[in-house]
Amino acid sequence: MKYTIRDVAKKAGVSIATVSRVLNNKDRVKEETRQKVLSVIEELNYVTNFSAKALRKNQTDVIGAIVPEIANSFYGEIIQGIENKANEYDLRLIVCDGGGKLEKELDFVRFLYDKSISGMIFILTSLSDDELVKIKKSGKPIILFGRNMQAYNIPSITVDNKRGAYKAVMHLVSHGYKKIAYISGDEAPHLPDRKERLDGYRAALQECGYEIKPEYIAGGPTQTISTVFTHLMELPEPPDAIFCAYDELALGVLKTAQQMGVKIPDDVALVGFDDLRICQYTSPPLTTVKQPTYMIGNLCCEKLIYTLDQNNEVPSVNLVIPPQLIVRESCGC
Amino acid sequence: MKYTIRDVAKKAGVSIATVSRVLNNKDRVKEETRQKVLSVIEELNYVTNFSAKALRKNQTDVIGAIVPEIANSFYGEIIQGIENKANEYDLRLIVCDGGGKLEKELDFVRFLYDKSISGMIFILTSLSDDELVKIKKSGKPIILFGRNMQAYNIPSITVDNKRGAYKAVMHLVSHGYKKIAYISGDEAPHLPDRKERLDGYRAALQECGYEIKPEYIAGGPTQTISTVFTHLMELPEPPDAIFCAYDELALGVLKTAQQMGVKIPDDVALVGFDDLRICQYTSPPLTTVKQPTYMIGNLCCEKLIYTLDQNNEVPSVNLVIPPQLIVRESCGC
DNA sequence: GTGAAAGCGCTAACAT
DNA sequence: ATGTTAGCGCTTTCAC
Repeated sequence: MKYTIRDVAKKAGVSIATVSRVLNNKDRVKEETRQKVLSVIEELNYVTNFSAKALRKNQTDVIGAIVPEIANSFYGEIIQGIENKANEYDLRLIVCDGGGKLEKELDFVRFLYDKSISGMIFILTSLSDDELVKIKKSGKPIILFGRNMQAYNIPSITVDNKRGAYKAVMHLVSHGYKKIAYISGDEAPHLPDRKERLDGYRAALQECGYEIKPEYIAGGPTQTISTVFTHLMELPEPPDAIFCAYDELALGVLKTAQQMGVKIPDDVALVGFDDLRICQYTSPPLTTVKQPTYMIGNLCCEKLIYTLDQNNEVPSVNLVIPPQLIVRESCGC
Repeated sequence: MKYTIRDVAKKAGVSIATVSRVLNNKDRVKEETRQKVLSVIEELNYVTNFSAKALRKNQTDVIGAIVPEIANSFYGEIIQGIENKANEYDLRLIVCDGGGKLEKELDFVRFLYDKSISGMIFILTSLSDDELVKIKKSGKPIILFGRNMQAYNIPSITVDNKRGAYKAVMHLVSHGYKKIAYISGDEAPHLPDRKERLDGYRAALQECGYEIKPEYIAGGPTQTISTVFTHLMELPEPPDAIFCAYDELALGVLKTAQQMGVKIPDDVALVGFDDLRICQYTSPPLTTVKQPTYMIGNLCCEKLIYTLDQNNEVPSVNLVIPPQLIVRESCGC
């Protein structure tokens, strides 16, 4: 049985307006009537119809988040951060697994965004700046993680990739490594991560007066990790350390190295980027630059809620999060 | 600018009823008018207001799913399976991270379920049978994973835990291991997994005529994995193989063993249960019993959608999924 | 094949 | 302090 506000009103002997009042406790209601209404609500087990409420108020308590891959714990942790924060504010979260496909993301935006959701969070989206601006213009607040959109007046959060890479390489240098290679993996043209991390790598070497050898910068989009790694180790002067643009690359290197009988960190040191959960369990455990995923999710959601509250009239700044070097054993330090 | 069906009607020179007709293409509309309306919709960039639609039709196109921990890739993969399937049917998914806490789950049920969602999926819920039955009675379809609720007429999906454990232990036995221990980890009183896996372990040993030694069945709720493992290895007759009730336990054993200088699989073989993503990256890679997470998510969602379509008039059966032994290196076979 | 009109359940003026 | 009422945008009879 589904009761409406009308049923409650009749049974409590008041008008529906009064019921609505106690439900939303905005206007004041006589304590006596309030109690009466409350008891009837309890008795009938009445629950508000949120579609009706949403229609009337023209806003819902649902937000959306698009991630490239939910099953990846990196994104799972971000989602968790978003969801937990959303719950604090009685907001619900619709998740969208973009699968890294632009078309799928666009579908979500079309189907979901114009729907009754209050706002949306984009995690490492494939959408172009233009598309994002268009969405933003369509009215509802959006938050981005992974791209600085301050120039477009869209609030965003980024991790200081350059600094993270710099720290990683510096750590290697300070422990005596002199021939440090960089594996970049596949490119994501719309995302600045790779480039920034490469910049950090370069900056560190430069600062130390080390030569930046082109043959030490490896890993195009089409090559497998094992080819890249093998190639690197077969160089006349193989590197004594490798910095990978992201952990999955490092994981691949770890595996290949093991198969080839190359010892890590004894033969080559290895450092990754992201700090996936797996990193603590590999052998050796992987030294890496941590992106604080849960916190990132939290912050994205907080920013969105803030924008929601402020009715979108907020200066849209980019928040940059400092990365943290997690030293484990793969760097041999 | 937000246009309504009314705007479209006016601009197209038809009634709102007609617009609704072409929108839902149920009743037939003259091809000419349909085209006209369609073009106006396109031109105005009209999108339906889903709150209104939901209110009117008294049903939404969103479903909910409760999992213990989104950030865990095991659940992440299930969520992904649910989400992907839902999208095929133009359904959206609200995720709820229960954090393993009963109270939080209950909150979701209260806050979410009675709301405008069409149905709900419970993944390894902490809710009691009674609570589940009550929810089911309240009208909307629910699906369970991890507990057989057929007796209560609630459709559910389970993995054949006993058979999985049996397979794992049998594999160990067939490769010559004779002293096989079982680590059960913390108990989840409402979930039958642990018990079933223990049963499988027992059944296998029994079938082989091996003695079931109480001291080989280890791991209460309060002990850390390292204590349990150490204790096991200090037994007058330490086991030559360990079967863990779930992968995280095995991961812990792996770590402890490494710290203690115990070689796996040379000193003790190790087998887990679940097949977390991490398992392929550990060293040695972990032999384990796979629960097909993505498929589980898919099936849960499919079952829910089916129930939705059939208006809940379906015999509620339990579907049991056969587990699969994934042989890697930790068992030394 | 198309239009008019009656609500779905709720909130928010506006009355009283 | 409480009641009356007008919609929010849509689907769906029921006429024509």
